[in-house]
Amino acid sequence: MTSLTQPARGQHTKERLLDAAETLFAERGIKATSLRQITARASANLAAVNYHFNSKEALTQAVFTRRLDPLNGERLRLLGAAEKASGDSPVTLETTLHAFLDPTVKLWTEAPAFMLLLGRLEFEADEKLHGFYLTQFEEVLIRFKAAVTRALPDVPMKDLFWRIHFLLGAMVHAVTCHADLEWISGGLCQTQPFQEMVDRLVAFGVTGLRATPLYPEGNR
Amino acid sequence: MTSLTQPARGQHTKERLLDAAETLFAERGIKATSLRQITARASANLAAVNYHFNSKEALTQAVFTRRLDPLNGERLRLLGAAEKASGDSPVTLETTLHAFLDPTVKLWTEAPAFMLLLGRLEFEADEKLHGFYLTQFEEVLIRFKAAVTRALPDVPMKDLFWRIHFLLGAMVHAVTCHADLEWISGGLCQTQPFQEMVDRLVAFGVTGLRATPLYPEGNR
DNA sequence: GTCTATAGCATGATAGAC
DNA sequence: GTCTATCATGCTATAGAC
Repeated sequence: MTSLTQPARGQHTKERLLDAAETLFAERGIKATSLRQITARASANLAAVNYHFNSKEALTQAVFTRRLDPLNGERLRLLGAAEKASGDSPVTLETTLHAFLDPTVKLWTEAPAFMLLLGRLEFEADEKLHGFYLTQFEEVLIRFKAAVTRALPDVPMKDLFWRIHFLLGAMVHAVTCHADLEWISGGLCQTQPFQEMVDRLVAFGVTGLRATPLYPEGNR
Repeated sequence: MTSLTQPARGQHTKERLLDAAETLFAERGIKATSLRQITARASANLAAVNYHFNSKEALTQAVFTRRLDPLNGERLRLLGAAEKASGDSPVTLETTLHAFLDPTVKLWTEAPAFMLLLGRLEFEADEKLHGFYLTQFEEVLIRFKAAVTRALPDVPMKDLFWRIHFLLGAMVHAVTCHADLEWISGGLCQTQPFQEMVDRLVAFGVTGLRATPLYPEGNR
């Protein structure tokens, strides 16, 4: 098994370019990374990017699909399995959150640079890339939306969306800003190993999602 | 009162440059914004940036201090007033969170572009700017850390830090990614006016921070 | 204080030899 | 598939007229 974040000698140039681009995009941003930096890190020639991908934009999209396809596939597979196992009764909120988070943690362990890049994407992406990114999550959104709604039938949809939005923010922030946590806590909290963070995230999310609605009508 | 986000004729060139830089930095990132774009938007000459600020880097720092000084000053003032008012008993968690969030919302209303920029900063900043940014929050961190600890004496520090970290993530995400919320909710949730979002954020935060500790020992 | 003009450099992309 | 060489463009920063 070769490393997923650092270029290795044996890999094909195309793979090495993807690895190098992923790492550099995560470290310094997409626009701020030049093709020269990418090809240098991949031990490839400057012209290789345009030979293998035609453009920097196409390389960027390839960096994302390579990881997002398996990630979202696994999320849907886990949720589907849980739904099958629970029969007519709804899947619990904890199981649903884990179906979403566990594949994330797996990817996080295997390719930490990519998770960082995902966190950055909201700001890095131009209109085109952002649209492409949203379509990658379309099915996941529909399926998990339905599952959470079924797990929490008494919480109005509007409250749920707000809370899910906050929870996603907590997740993204946790992934991208470990350094800040360590700074804030004066070193007391560590983000390695990941499992503790995930446990805490799930607990935080379950508590937040389960709270009684803020406005009685639920649709202020 | 002139607009705080769009260049106006009457303002001095230096102010117009700050306004233009703030807006463009928020929209497309610091590194991705050129001096040509800034001076064009400010209706100023390309050389004006280097005349008034010496460099793009100094202009960037000025964009931040202009907003952060009053913001953090007001946060400290509100917390100090609440502590004075409550005498020997600790300030409640709600009051503490509001002392932090209310000035944020005020700034958000007056200069939405800057809040967006703040959310981006984690990824935009190089080592130098990031260090500068952290020092701007040093006193706020100390004071609010102490206030939250006093408000929740039974929650272990470690749990508190984790939860505050998650809550900060929810805040930043809420500020920066309205479009995503509207997309996820299919238009059901709107981030305007801000007050509803703040109410929900505080409720979400209070619930999350108050939860019983995840690990009995509190220091797994 | 504001302008034009330009130096000096890095970028994305391509042409064409091997 | 990989290389060198190069083009056109855009960048920050500066010099010097007004």
